[in-house]
Amino acid sequence: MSVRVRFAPSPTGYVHIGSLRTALYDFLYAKKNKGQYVLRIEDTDRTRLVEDALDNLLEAVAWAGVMHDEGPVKNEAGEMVELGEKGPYVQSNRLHIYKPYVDQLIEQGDAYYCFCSKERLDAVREENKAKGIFSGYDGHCRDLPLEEAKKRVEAGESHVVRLKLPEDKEIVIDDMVRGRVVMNTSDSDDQVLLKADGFPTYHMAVIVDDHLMGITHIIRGEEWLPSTPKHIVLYEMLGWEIPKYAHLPNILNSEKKKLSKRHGDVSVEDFKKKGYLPEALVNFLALVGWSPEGDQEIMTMEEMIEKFSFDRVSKSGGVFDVQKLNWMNNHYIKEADLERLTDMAMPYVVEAGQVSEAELAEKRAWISRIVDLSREYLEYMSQIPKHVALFMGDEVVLEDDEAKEMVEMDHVPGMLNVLKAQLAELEAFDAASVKKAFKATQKESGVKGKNLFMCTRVALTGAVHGPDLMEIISILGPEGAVKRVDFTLVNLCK
RNA sequence: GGCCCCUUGGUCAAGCGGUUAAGACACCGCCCUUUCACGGCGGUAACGGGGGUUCGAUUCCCCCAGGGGUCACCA
Repeated sequence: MSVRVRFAPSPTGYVHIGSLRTALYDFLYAKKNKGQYVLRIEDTDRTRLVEDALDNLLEAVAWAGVMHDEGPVKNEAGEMVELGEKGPYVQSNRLHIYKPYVDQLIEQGDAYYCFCSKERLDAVREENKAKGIFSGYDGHCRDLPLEEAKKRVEAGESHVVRLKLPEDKEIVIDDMVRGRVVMNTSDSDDQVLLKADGFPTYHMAVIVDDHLMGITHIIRGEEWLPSTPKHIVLYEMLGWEIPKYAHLPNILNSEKKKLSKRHGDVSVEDFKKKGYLPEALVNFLALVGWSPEGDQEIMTMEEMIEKFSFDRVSKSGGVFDVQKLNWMNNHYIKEADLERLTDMAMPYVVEAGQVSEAELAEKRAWISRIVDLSREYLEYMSQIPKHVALFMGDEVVLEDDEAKEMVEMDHVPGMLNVLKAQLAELEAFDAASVKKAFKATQKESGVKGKNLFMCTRVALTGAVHGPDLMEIISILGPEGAVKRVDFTLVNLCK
């Protein structure tokens, strides 16, 4: 039977980095096994509906290159349509599907109506908590005669439907990453399957949908492990085949806690906005929790598909190390197509006010040169304005004391004047030509090495660090370079 | 607190009874570069603790400790 996996997020308005990794593993596993990867939207919680969340989610996964074979997509006209034969893929459009199964469970005696009020439930929970015992539902309505319960339902009394969990039954989960995990039903309570508003809970909906959609492998975060026994019990009650499970370790922050919105960037959108390349983010994410055989770390999606297996997914949580992400993103930036990088850079320089909307076309080539020159240093594209700033204006601001010392050395004014003259004689102003001017300056002034290059660097940029000097001068151009030299001569030299 | 999961350098991680315990990021040196980087080379740094099993445990078993997850009419 062919492998069918699903990624089933609830539309919260942003895509957590951990969700992306789950989606990625789904995708890799499906592709590796020539199966299908389906996207299903779990939006049964009406109180948490978020505007545009689905659009946003689709955009994020498309950006990351983790595309589903079935599920909602946008067509060319921008309308929401669905791929695949097993839809609808949005749970709120499947409401009519769940009810018959809930009824079946009730008739079988595997589920029951519950009329307990929220207040009673809270009170019971409080009381149990105080006693320090398991704080689940106390089974108050569990043994109401079905006929009586039905009458109350017909009379319009508010109710939910609960799973009648078998008592003290051992449930064995054969997990693809954790191996054999044994739990007992007595550690869970009678889960609500159908809410008072008629919507199914997650637990009911997943079971029905996964079965109806022919899902063979359930890949999800480890936070689901404790509720898996309930799911297995439901499969058994309904007489359905139990899928294989893979519970993934969490992605942690530097405090080893589950990565959360409160601690910096956690959503795919955050990283996209900062100017990370999707292939870098995905490559990095794949490696938090999984490692391929051998020590290759930089991989294309195709290579990851080729190498992926759950045998090599780790059981323990992994810290999300931004430093390593940055290193990897820089690696991809160095290899990326310059036009693509320039496209990415433009919005940031516009936002920084370095280029106006009107000069977009005119300044593009200039920005492109700066991007190319700076890519060795760029960790992510939103850092580009910092590098563009180096080329803005005719004044020089000293970065630190080290720079001050450099530019105040006695030989600097003389040397700078010679360089100015040499630059003026140049016919071309590319980096190689500029280098010639330096050679000539060295000969004429007798200044060389650090005293020549570093001092000039500071005189032109105010900093002791930065990209290749020849290129800087070339991009500055004859006029720009001379203006800065003059400024330094007048204002900064001794 | 109950239940479950996890535990190799600062971080990601290889390892699946016998290894000088890989590799990567970060950090520190050196080399290259008449500047700055890139790059190359090298270095510091780890099996949570205690019992077993075994000729031999990082690897297998048990206990402890620590960390995490979960206990909703949220997913």
